[in-house]
Amino acid sequence: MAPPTAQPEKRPQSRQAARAQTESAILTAAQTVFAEAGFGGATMQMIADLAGLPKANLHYYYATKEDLYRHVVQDIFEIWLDAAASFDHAPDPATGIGGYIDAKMEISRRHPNGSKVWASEVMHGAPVIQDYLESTLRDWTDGRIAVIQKWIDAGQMAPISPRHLLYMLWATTQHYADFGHQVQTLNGGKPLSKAEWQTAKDTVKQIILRGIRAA
Amino acid sequence: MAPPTAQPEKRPQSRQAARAQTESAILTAAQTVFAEAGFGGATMQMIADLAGLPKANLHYYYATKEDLYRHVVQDIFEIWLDAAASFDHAPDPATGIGGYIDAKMEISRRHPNGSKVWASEVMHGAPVIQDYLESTLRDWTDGRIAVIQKWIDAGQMAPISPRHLLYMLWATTQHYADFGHQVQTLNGGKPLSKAEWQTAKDTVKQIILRGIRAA
DNA sequence: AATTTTCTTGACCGATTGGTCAGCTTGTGT
DNA sequence: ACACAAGCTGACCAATCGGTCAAGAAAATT
Repeated sequence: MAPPTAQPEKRPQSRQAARAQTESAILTAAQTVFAEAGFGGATMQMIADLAGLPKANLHYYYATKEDLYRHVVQDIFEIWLDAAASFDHAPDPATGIGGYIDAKMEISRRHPNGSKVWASEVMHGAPVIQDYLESTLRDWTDGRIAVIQKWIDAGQMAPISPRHLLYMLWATTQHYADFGHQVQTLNGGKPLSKAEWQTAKDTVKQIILRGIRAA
Repeated sequence: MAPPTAQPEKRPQSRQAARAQTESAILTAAQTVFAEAGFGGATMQMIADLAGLPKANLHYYYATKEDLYRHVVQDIFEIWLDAAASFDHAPDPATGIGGYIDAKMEISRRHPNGSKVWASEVMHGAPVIQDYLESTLRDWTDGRIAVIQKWIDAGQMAPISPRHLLYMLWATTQHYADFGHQVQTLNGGKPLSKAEWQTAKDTVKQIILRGIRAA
């Protein structure tokens, strides 16, 4: 599954800092393994090896595999929600939605494994974070729909369905993480270069912003 | 995992027809279980139960779990490629791409489990169908890029990146299958009605077709 | 009717998994 | 220095998994 990545950094340090560091190493390794193998395909041994720890040690910090998985998913969810900052307080659709696309594309580029774990979780019926979908995500979505609707009512953009516009934004931006392997294969097997990422961003923004602007 | 669905239809029939029927029942059950649990989370026993057959019988038709999985993925891949029919021989972008969106949205509606299995496979690095990505899918993609480029050169649409436009089309249409659970949750827990599906289709088509039309 | 082939199945097996635990080491407070 | 708590780990276990197999049932062929 790859060589261990954890650089123990054997310095004397406070117990609290060491704990936080170990937990973080476990979460990072778990995110990678869950993304590559799925929840069912991942094993605690794989995660332990990648984190450079004995398996029994994982169970000292996280009682069960499901407990560890839940923490990974929740971490992603928070990153995911934070991307909305540029969405609010925007004077117009081009700024707000354009900024949101930039933010979400950047997350796809920097946290592809997190995005994959989230996608996997939802695809399998969200057994772990169903309550988040029904509370936090629903509220978040309703709020953004209201913002978009306000723009529409003010004549700043075309009268399309705000809800399905949001779905399009999620789908297009997360595609570059979730289907990153496919994108890379169709890119000659090489990861997207910086310029190619920029082209992706620009294309997505151009099509969507032109697609929603007032007639 | 749900009650068995296989209706044996105990009629005297040719051996060949019975075999085809059994294989189809297994594939359908497998598609559902793989979509719901992932490859690692799925068990042959789950598939057998859903198909209404003893587990040992599955191994008579499909030697291994991986063999069965491969057949499921290949079936989806073919349906997936067939959706391109309306893409070719189209006189203009609106007809060709609009028709492609319709076809792919219809697949998401009718074969959500297939789409999920495909997504899962790609997300985990395409361990089984990597060769398809590198041959069939790459050729298919290059061909469609050429068509789009031709439209651009003829001034029939805006000069955007054909490749990333394709990614957008895949992402937006497959989102309604792969993230169907999330869409349903945000729809008050109820599946999209016929009218809501139509709104989804119309919104996707409107935004993209307006987004790519010649300035 | 006899025989061969295809299909079906319960019982079984080695391997792997998530999780446990007793005992050890290391750090902390007094 | 001492005692206690926190952190760590190899060895182990019950449960489950994919897959096998021998023996029988059902159909096709002769």
